[in-house]
Amino acid sequence: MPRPPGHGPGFEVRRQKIIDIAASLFARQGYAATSINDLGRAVGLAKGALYYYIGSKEHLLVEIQSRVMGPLLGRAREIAALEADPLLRLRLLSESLLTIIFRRLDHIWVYEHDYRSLSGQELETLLGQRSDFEALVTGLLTEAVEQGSFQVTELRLATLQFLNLHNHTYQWVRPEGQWDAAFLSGEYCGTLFRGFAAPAGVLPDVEELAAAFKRDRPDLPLDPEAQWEPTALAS
Amino acid sequence: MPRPPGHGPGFEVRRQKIIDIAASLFARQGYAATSINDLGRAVGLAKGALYYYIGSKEHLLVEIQSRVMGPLLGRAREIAALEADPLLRLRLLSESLLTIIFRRLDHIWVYEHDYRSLSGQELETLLGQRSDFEALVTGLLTEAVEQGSFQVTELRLATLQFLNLHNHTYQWVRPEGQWDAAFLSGEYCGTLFRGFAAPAGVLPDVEELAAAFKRDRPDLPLDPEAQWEPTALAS
Amino acid sequence: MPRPPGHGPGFEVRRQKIIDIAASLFARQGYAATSINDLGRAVGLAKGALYYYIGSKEHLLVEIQSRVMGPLLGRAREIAALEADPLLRLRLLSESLLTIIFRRLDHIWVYEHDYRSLSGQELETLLGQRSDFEALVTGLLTEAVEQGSFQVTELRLATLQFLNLHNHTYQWVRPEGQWDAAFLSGEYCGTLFRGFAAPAGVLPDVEELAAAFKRDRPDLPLDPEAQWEPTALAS
Amino acid sequence: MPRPPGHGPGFEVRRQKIIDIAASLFARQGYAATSINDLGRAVGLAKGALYYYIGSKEHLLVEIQSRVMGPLLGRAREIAALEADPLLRLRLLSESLLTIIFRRLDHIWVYEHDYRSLSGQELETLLGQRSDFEALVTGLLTEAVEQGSFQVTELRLATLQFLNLHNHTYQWVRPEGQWDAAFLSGEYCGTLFRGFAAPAGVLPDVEELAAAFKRDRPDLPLDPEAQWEPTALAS
DNA sequence: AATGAATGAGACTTCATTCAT
DNA sequence: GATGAATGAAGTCTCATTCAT
Repeated sequence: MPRPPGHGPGFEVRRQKIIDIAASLFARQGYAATSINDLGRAVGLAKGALYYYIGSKEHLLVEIQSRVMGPLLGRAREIAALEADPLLRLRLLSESLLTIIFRRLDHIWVYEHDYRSLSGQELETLLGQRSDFEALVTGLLTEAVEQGSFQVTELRLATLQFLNLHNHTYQWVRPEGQWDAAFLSGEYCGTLFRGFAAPAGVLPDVEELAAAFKRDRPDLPLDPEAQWEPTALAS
Repeated sequence: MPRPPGHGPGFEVRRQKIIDIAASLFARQGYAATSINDLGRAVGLAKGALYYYIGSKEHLLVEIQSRVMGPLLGRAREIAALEADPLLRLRLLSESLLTIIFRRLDHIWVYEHDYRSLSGQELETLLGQRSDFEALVTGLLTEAVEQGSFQVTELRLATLQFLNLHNHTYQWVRPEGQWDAAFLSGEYCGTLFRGFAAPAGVLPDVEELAAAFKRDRPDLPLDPEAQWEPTALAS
Repeated sequence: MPRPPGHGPGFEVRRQKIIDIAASLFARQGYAATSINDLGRAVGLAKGALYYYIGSKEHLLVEIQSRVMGPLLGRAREIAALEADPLLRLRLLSESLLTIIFRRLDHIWVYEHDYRSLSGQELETLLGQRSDFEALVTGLLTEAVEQGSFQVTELRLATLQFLNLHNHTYQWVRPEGQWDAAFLSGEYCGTLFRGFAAPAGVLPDVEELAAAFKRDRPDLPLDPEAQWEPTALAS
Repeated sequence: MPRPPGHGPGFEVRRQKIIDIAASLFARQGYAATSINDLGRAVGLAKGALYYYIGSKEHLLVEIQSRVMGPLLGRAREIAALEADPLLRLRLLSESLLTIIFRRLDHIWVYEHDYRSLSGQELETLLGQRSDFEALVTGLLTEAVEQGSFQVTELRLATLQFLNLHNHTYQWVRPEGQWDAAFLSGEYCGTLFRGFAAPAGVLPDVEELAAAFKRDRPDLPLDPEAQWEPTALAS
């Protein structure tokens, strides 16, 4: 979305500031619930002037999304391309991801919640980037399996576990809290790597216990919506 | 929210069907982006008749949320109260949670994405329920630590890892896919339980490698937004 | 608005009760702000049944209006036709009017506030009745002037004073209060009759004082919206 | 209800014009029966632009009410505070009240008919102003009684008579008619002041005649809804 | 006699966007 | 660069009325 030529030197600076504020508002109230008026008030600019900078409301969304995905994907590619133990590269990639979640928490909120407000073309680009990032993770996990560090059978599922653990963090993390991105990355990778390593005999066999439970206690189904003890209801 | 007295026998049936459809639309397009007209078209009912059943748009949201949280919390409390190994109970609770995610995927979408659209009282109730569920998980993890099964230092963080792993599943899971709730639960708990058990020496010391990397490669900062090699930019 | 033949014996009784309740609701909340649902709830009948009795919402208004105007006009004509001192007849007519205001306070509220909601034909009937009532008052005042009891110059204005004094009563009167219709009628007629009798020299000449005031105090105009002391604003 | 900062010079002018037109429409059709669309058509502005000026429909009502009550109460207080015969002050206050009724007839219609449509806070303010105005009248009447000009026993009732006589005027007055506010004020005050002066023996004793009538003519009850000659109805 | 269900017009209000100045 | 004013579509919700049962 090229701007007409002949912008003053402050144009881009101010534009970035507006996107910052928009991200913060969208994160707090949601994209749909934030009006251009709200944004104008927060920026200190009338509606007309706002449009001079932003083009359209949806365009703001695009900018916010790419602010996150652009740098992240760039750095992730660099990390994945390093010549190093895949476990280290996963660990670095994890910290990279968490770092941007910490730094751009409001962007991530918008990214996660309102990407469906995007139109066809923009949405495709975004989904492509997501998919590229996933592929990087899968690649590293594959290398780890091949070198014997991990013993996972379903690579796709391992990837998803990695992503679940990291991507849901934005829901509760507080950047000024007690934990920083490096610490969290260490913890997450610790859990995942030990979990994926799967040395025999570490656990009592929970799976067997679970199977037994389901067999022996039909009165307490795991499905939260199932009826309890249907026999008691028979007349 | 009781309806005025005197409703025909089909009322509740149809009402439930409308909520079903609403959940599906909200999940696909988002709560804010779905209009009552959309819903009417999907249900095959004029606007007026819709309101006869639903009361208000926000009330639909409440119903959808409580359809998920009510049964889940009820079953989770039963499971947590069982006399059994805390690991087993965690495993059962995990499957219970995943079961409802599979069954009510669209409800979960709405639940995760649009709870911010709730008004004060309803929002408080919902957040209270979330918090109750978290407390159950923390309790079980505590028991597991006390009996020596886990060696986690930060219980709060362990809880959050459990929740991250499960709760983000709705983002990609497909109920009719190759994996079911029981399998996923086994995998998740496998990873987590082995990860939390933390037997010494399982991993090469990734943390040390990471620390070394950060020291030796300042040209490749983990922060995706950091500038590369700033010296090269100096004029 | 004839009802279809073949109504049970209770029909008219119930119909009257519904109109009673409607009048009470309309008076309290206003005609436009009272829904048929409200009425149904107050009556204890579903909407469908309500329409069986009332025909339409506007028809309720007509019934309420005619309940007031019919009897009042009838009685007023009888009183005006009596062979008696016109002052006595005015006094009796006054009490008659106040009696119905006390008894049917809610009907009067509706009558005074919502007659504009009537359609053409009904509205004309109503205005005709109002005008008939006014003519009776004017007639009696004329007789009083002719027999020398009153010394009013503008008969029309005397009529309007009579009506103002009585008709505005509904705005503040409370039927269960300390005053009843007979007492109020005595007071009103006392004031009016003494006022209309106009014996010379009863008052200091207030009109002269008022004229002097207007002349001498241009800085305090009686018009509430006029500017104060315009000279002070001159530059 | 301050508008966001930065309105052009024409804003307030146009806003006042819109309120003028709204008052005229509300007076003619009633507040509830006048839609924002109606207003837009009358003003020559689309709905959206209307809201740019008015804030809300109810806010229009508030503005209309305060346009009347603000100036009136201000001027009334000044008049009541004058050092002058209380009869003169009553006469001036009367003319002041009638002047605004003449000038702002449509505002008065709205004021008298639709104040019930106001919400809690605004309604309280309005009722408070009404009550303040009444208190001024009562105060002047009290002074008149104390100096021997009036012989009323019920001050509250005298106040209400004053208000009835004046406030109901809006129902029939036509500003461009033969009478102006000053004339009407003279007539009203003439009637009231002579009526309240109550010199003995001015009237034949109408009250005695009325009592006799009620005693002697049970067949012609003053209650318009009473049955005639109930004996004839006995079976 | 009565009901629950359905309709569709219309109510108030918000909002992204445009444009003359 | 910036503003205030204007638009018109669309949103949520209410309501008088009808009708099959």
